[in-house]
Amino acid sequence: MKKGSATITDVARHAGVSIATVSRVLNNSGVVSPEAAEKVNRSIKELSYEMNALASGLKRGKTKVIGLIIPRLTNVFFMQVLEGLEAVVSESGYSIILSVSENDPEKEKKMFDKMSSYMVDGLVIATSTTDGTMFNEGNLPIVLIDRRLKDAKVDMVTDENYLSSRKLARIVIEAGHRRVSVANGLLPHLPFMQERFNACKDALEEAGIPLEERYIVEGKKGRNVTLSEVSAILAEWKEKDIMPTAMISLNGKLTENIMTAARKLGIRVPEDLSLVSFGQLSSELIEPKVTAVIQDGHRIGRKAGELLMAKLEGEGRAMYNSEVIFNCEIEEGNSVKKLE
Amino acid sequence: MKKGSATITDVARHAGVSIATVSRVLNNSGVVSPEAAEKVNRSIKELSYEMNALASGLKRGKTKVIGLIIPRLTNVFFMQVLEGLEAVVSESGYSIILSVSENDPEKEKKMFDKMSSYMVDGLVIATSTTDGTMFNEGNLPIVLIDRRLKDAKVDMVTDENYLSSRKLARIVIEAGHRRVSVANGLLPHLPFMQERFNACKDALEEAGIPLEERYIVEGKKGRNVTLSEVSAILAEWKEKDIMPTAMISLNGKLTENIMTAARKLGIRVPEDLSLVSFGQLSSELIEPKVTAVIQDGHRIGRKAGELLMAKLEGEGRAMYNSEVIFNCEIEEGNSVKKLE
DNA sequence: CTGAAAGCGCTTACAG
DNA sequence: CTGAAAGCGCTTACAG
Repeated sequence: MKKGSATITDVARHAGVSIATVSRVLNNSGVVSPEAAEKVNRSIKELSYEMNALASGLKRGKTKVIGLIIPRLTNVFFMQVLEGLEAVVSESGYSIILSVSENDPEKEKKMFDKMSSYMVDGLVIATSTTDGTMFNEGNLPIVLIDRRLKDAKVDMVTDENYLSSRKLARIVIEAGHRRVSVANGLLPHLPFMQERFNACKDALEEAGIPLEERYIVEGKKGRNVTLSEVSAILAEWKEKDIMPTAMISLNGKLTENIMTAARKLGIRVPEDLSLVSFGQLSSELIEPKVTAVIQDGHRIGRKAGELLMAKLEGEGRAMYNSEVIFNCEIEEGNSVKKLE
Repeated sequence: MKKGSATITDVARHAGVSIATVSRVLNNSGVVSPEAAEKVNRSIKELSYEMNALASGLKRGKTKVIGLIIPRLTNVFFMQVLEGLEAVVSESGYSIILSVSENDPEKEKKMFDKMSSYMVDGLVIATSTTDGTMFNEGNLPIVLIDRRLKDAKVDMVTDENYLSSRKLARIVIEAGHRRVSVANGLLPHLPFMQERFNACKDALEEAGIPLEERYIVEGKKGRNVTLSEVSAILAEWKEKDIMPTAMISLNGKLTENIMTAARKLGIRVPEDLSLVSFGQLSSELIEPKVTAVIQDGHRIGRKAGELLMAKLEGEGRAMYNSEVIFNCEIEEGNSVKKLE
């Protein structure tokens, strides 16, 4: 018998019962005589029957699948999110269907629609949208991660951005730096990045250090600042002899690009340029160890999974429109030089 | 109107046609009068109708979903695979459903069954099984990646292991090393790891260097060698003064563990211990740069996707039981010390 | 305890 | 060009 071809009808016929009875033993629902159950189970084995999840899902209205939409795959943070989420939901028998939005709000919208057309039971999104209302229609449980949105009436699990960024800036300021660059990276228009950026700006201004326009590094429309762009900027600063003494990088990937560019240009960290980062680097083996706000993606992924499972599986009362905001630790490295 | 609640029947009623007609315009199949099509399209818009992919999939027997089963998530290589695969299949409108097997053959089997119960149109697996026959039943297109299996009658996309590993060993040997450790890592019983291991062993023996038992480092049952295990081993070697002069690590994660452990123990690479790796490290910023066989996960993911798309979408003749074996480059670093 | 039947939302011969 | 109807593989009142 070819695998996967047996249906509930085949099993019923083979066991000499109705499909209703087969369905009951499959789902442990209703009451079935031990003898019938026995026969059915034997038939299931013999035909190596596997229930069709599509048919079942269509009828029940639930599929045991969770959708995940993230902007990027090659990013430690989102990998951790995926891993944490996977660990939690697979525990309860859920699978994950994955889409990569590339920080493109239109793609994200399409993926969102596609996933609901697959009748996922829940959705986890690191959104690139600024308009949260699109998540308010329908009754699909949604968890927004990493990026909060004001007008979205859904659960959110994010890291605290403002205070951590402020602390990061303070470290640089207290080390005596006055010429400071803030590398804002991708998505400077999204709230979560604005929080990080504003925190730095505020901290600098409070210390009497206006943030100069030429020291603001930003990517173009949804793209991170590429290695060659960073290189060009650093090279220009070096050439014109206006190199800042410190840089605050607002995402981990960008931090690595800055380090790579600096290394190529013979700019030493921290001797020639101090560097701090929101978000850790991809390996702990990287020297010098960069002082950084550590983002724990596992924690976020797990939490998102738990919120979803509470709604989908929980007996008790689930939370609605909850906002979980994690505080992040700063791990001190040796990437900041004390100036005097 | 609540989102996602409109069905084909609602659209038909709203447009004043039959559901058959709606279905025809949805799928561009059959013939529909321009007027009818117009009415239907307007109704679709107004009701913000989204086709139910489950119902459609159930009826058609295809879902536009590809399954992916990988052993781990936190692994650059598999991330690249996922990314490459995603890029290729999303191009043709396919989504990916993902499962993590943790190198556990039983879990893998369950996930395999679950995915076929979701009626995925194709499956990509980095298998932890040694028995490939389980993939031969049924008519689901399957691509095995990273790990080849003798008796599986499916497509396979892998990296060439033996020759690359041999070259790696030769580099160490030609640098004059005679006390060499081979860190086999996880899954020493799987063919792909045996190929790597045997290549090293063969190369060493041909050079008159028998591989000593105490210099073989292996993980326990499907787990990689952990950082603390590596540390313990290195510490013991150091203590007993039997430190090898070079190590060949057969996977990238393990290489990083070795470097971290060495750093903690004050063992310098390459001064005290030369190191080469099958599989690159997670960042190019890591110093010293380790001489390594570079595994291109993107290439493998893309190729797997292309093979699948050729079968599922291709007009022409797709390949069957094809074996794609990529040759890998070795990138020379400065992690090997010349001995005299 | 069990089965016949309706229905989940679609697609697709078939007849007109 | 169009619609009524059967059917994809399930679940679940309902009647017995």
